Amino acid sequence: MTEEILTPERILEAAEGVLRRFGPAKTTVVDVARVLGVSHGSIYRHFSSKAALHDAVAERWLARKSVPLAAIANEDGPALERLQRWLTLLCFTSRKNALDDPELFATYVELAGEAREVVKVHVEHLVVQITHIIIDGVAQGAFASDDPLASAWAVFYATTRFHNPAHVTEWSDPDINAAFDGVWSLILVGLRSRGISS
Amino acid sequence: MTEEILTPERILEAAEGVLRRFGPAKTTVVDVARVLGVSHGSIYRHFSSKAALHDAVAERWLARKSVPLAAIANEDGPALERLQRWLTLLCFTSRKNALDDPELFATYVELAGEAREVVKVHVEHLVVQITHIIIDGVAQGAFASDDPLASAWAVFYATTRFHNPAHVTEWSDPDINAAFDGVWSLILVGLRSRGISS
DNA sequence: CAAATGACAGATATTGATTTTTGTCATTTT
DNA sequence: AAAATGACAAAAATCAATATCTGTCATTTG
Repeated sequence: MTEEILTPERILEAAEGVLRRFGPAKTTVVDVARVLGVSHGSIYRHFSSKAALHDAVAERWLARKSVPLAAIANEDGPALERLQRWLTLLCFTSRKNALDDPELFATYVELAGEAREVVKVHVEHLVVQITHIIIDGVAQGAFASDDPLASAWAVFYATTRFHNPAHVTEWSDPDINAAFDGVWSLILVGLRSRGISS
Repeated sequence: MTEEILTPERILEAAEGVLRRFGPAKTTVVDVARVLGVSHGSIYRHFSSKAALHDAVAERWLARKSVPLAAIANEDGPALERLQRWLTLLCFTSRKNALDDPELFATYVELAGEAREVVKVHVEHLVVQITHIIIDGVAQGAFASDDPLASAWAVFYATTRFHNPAHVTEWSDPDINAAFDGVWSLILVGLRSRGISS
């Protein structure tokens, strides 16, 4: 049973469990090895460093977060409604995770903070998803944009306060939903019409 | 000469100097007292705690930052151009301060981080300034908004990434200006037309 | 011989003893 | 008597000794 061969996948599973229990500060490579019943040296056969292991855990987490968003991006309904649903899901799930289990959220945020490159790629994936929706919207005549990728970045940045964990302390504000709606309505109108230079 | 009476103003001046030199972590009340040539007990006659002193320094700093913005808000030219100038100034000066003297900027950000209530009031002042510009814009027929205060908050939040010090690490991105322009153009169009519900 | 081990050196973290700082207040100064 | 002082207790920071952890690699295991 426990005699399965040691794979990166099994190590990641164990590492994630230990990290969730103890947090990144208190988790050692030896702890992870102990859970797996191997020596810590064996882990270095699969991950070049503790940081690389943490990066891989962060990557798994971000990839999981991305799945339901990608589903919306790949639908083919009306783009405007999909964009609203996509942004709402992104912001709402971030907030829900943060408020439901603050310690676990802090753990993942800490891992992500160390894994800058992984986060950068994740963000780029998210923006590509927005870009797809905007392209669909332009095709449908719902949006006007001569540069969907630039528009996607603008939408992502404009909603930063609502999905970036740096703003987690603001998410318990009872007016947060009204604040999001205000920004969403700005985006909505901004995307519908072609931008006019000032 | 140095025999002037001890006022809150003189204490703040000295405290700011010491804080700028050594940073909040290394600055003690005794240090500030030494600069003024008084005992540290005297400082507690004017400020109830070290935190209160730090708060007051942060307040001074924020008030100074606010002056040129208030000037734009109180002009009476075309609102759209003023809003653009106001937002650009806010974001540009934040970034300039951060990049020109990162340590000093970090000091002020640290002070502000401890002085949450002071920052809250400052932000409310800024949003009132935006509200004034939007009200002017509505009167001029340049903007459509049935709730200028809510619109002001939306504009402030949509530009968070460009003025909130939590994002200081992103400000050295060479594409930051293009990113800001993208968000500005979303805001611009969003404010011109009355929002249409999704 | 591929996979795993565990002893090891250098780096990092923990601990608890010591020093410094904060904030108070009875006393002194002007 | 209003302002300032400085001795003091409690809280917080520092520091150095100690322990733990990371990452390597020569050796062992299956």
